[in-house]
Amino acid sequence: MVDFHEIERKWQEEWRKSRIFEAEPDERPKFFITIPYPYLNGNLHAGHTRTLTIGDAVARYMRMNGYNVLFPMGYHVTGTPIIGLAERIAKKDPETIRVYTEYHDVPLEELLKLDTPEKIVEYFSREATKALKSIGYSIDWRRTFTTMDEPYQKFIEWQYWKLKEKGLVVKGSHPVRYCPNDENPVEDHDLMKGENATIVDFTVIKLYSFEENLVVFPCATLRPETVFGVTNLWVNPEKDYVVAEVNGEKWVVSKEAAEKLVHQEKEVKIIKEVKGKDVVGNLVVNPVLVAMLAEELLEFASGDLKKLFEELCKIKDRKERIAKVVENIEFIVKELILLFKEVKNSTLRMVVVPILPASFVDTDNATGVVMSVPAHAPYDYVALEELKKSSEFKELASIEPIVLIKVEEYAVPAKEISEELGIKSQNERELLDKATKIVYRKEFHKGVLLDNTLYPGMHVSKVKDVLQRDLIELGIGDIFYEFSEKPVVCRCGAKCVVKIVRDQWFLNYSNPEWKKKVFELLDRMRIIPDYYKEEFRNKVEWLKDKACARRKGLGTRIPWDKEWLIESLSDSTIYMCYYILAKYINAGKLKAENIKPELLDYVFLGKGKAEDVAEKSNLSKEIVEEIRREFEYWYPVDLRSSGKDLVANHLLFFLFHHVAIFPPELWPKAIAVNGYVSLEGKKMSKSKGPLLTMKRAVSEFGADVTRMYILHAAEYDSDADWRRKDVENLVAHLNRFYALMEEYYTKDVEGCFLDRWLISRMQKAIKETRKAMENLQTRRAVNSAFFEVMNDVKWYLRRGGKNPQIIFDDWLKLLAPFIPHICEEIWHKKHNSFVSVESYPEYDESKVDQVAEVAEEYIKSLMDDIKEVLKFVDAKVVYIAPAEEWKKEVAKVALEAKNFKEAMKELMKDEKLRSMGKEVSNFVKKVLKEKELVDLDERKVIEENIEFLEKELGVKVVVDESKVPEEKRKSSMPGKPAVYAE
RNA sequence: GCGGGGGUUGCCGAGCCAGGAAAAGGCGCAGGGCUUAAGACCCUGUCCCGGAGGGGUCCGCGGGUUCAAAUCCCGCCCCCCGCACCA
Repeated sequence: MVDFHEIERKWQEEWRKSRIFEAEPDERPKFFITIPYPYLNGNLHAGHTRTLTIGDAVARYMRMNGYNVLFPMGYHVTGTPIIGLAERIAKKDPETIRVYTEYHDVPLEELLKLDTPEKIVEYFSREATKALKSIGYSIDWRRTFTTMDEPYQKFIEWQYWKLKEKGLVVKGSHPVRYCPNDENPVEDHDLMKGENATIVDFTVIKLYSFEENLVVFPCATLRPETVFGVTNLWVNPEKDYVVAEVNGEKWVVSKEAAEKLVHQEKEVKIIKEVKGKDVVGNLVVNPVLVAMLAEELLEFASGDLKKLFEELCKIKDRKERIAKVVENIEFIVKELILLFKEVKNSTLRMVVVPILPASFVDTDNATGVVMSVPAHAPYDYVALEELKKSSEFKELASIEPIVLIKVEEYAVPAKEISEELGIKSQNERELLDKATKIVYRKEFHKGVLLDNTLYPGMHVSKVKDVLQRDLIELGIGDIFYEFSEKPVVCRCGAKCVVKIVRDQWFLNYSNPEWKKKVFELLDRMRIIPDYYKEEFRNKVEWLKDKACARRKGLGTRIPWDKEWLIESLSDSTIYMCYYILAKYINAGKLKAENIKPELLDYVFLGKGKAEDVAEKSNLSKEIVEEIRREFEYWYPVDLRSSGKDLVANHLLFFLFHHVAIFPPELWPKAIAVNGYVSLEGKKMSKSKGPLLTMKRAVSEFGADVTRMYILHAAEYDSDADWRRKDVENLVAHLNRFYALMEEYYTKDVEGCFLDRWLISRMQKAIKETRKAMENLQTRRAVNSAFFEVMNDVKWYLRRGGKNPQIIFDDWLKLLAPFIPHICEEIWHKKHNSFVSVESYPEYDESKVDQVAEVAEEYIKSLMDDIKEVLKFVDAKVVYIAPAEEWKKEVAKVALEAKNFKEAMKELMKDEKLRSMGKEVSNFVKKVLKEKELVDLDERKVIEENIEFLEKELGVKVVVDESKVPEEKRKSSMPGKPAVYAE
């Protein structure tokens, strides 16, 4: 057993001393690779290890291919989790202590000291650096930083001023999860219950009643289009409601809703408390339908009301007509209700509807007042049917459903589906939910709005946003934010609510101009694997404005509004260019006070004159110019390699901000995405465990083992599984590799006929490995560079080869990006240079010896054939007869064709051959793959290897046509001699 | 629901875009070798049948195209991931 740890430490130290990974601009082509900096609320783990190791392998590969490679690393610390962690450690939260001692491997006494964010950052950045060094990444350590560094904050400020100037940071408000008890927004980890709850926006539609003055019944719905089919309202008769003044209007809502509204930018003054049943029986007017049905209503109106309706009828635009109704709402409501009491005809019944009791109404959901649309909502239909049977509400409930959506299969969907499922009562919740789902699905995807709506012909899937906006514009709509799941409970035990945060700063990602540029960038950049390009396009499409300001957390303040901190994903978008500054900052050549906007304008955007900038920032002209030159040399980013979890957020912002700040020639060139790492099949979790830290993996198995395992465990976005057993297996593999190298590497070459074969095989491995690396397929690369070559070497030795070392130099170089320490150690047994900066092996066609390869294949397949025969015959001698000459001639003819397809096409014209398509294809494929086969002197090859065959097979082997019976000889083919055993 | 990715022989997992070998590789299992022995290592086998290198069946399900389908086309079923302001 070799002590890999010692080797690893040794070469890490040598690399450091020789500074081979410190990147300075020079005349070589450059390659700038970046990995998203890790967030330091814990130790680096196997997930980081995967992304970083892929990055390092690529960095090393490109370096060996003659590129000047810059591979830097920083640390992300802004945001709230570190603060939360510090608080929990200070409180000695037992779960936190368990996870951090057990999984993050922080010694208890150390952990307890980490009671402030600063100490946490200090500790974990030190640990991270140790871990990254111990695994041997080729990072330029002079460029590291954390996002709380003062110069970094200057850089972020500059960036936000730029965005502001371009109008890309705008003000707005948005809903957040909020704890009324703590008076604070609630983070995920501060939740006791309801982690999966999302915030949904109910459309509130106002229907109006009248007593003394106007009373608003704000109905909450997720389907605003159903306002055209309202037949009544529902309230829960047993629950508490309030009459309250809400932003100057008199509203009736549930007691819970009144409390929630306070957080949603509403001024709420409670006038009185009532029970649901107190408002049952009230009549309300649906202003939307009043407008829609103005012509018919005109017939029944008289006096001023008639005049008003005459005016309404003149307005052809339905939306304008609604506006007119709203303008006169109080008068209309009052009059229509009076009219309704006298004339109960079907038209009036549609615009003046009763409030009815329903037990299914949840007063803790939105306003607690809902519209009833029996044609399209099974709950409504069933509840109404029930009421029709009760004596008390028979009269009021005798209502016909109003259909407003056309779907293929149903006339009155809610009715038909409820009947199909045999639902009798509104208490059959499970069935009703099922029915609702069916109706919703059908209508949402295939439903089209009918003529009795504002948008006839529009698809239901499109209408929600449009209508919500219209209703709000008209003053009869509103939004009520509610959780999708309940309850949502804060750690403090209080129920969370949705709160609207006002005057928040937003990144205006919905800006079409901005998006257009991102699409341009996507078109020209490489995304690996390629199907993620489509994914990215969809996400760009979907991205809306993002709140980029916070009240709480670590970070940089918004420079023009210091109340706010810049949100932590929003300060991590173009920081790759900061690595250029970081080198000067760490060297003491650049200080926070030097970093003026003018300097950054000059360095990053080429604006201004060096002299002016130098004076302004109190630096020498030379250094200003040097930084600018260095930036120009390294930028743009050539590859950003990342875990797939960052696709829908960070990587997207990375693209958006680059196109916003930089000219097209500085836009990133490529993004690569990789999958997660699980632990013995279990998902890892930073905050709950299980977790394997990078440090532990390396100290237990070694850097090279860890690297190679993780590179080989999975490809692209598929997930890798860390299995101890497999890792231990790999340790054994690498030990064997090392032993093999030690045995042969420095030995003299004796010369052996098989050498050409081994060298030829090596060329294939080089070609394969290079191809895999160009596509960032590390699994494939490791497979061909290590396992396949290893198998060839084994075969070579088994065949009696004496000089495997003839390929060892190439082999070491081939493997250096993956297992650099072991390669370096062995390499130095013969060389004084670093293999890490040697040239990567080139595929050399002239070294490919197809004849030698075909001959080996021939021997292998002959062995298989003989073994197959020996399975059935207990023989002492095997006679072999190569195919007759004329058969070779036929094969040659087949070979005239350019390729397999051509050959097959030609041959398949023959009726007879067609019936044997499979056999023919097999043969042609074989011959084409190994063209040399037809020219192979089979007799000679066998005779040269007779000793080997006899040893392997344990029988005597003789090439003698005369001993092979005629019927056996018939079946021989070039490459497949007849065999006879006796 | 929308969007993206999948379903391969005991398991993991290549192959699919560019149709052509029961289908790479690994794990597991079985036999043999090496060993005092175990482990490691090296061979061999691992869908079914077969006393001659052969035959049969096979890649989620059902159709189709073709001399030939895991691969192409159509329909269906199932699984994973994202849907946000959180890193």
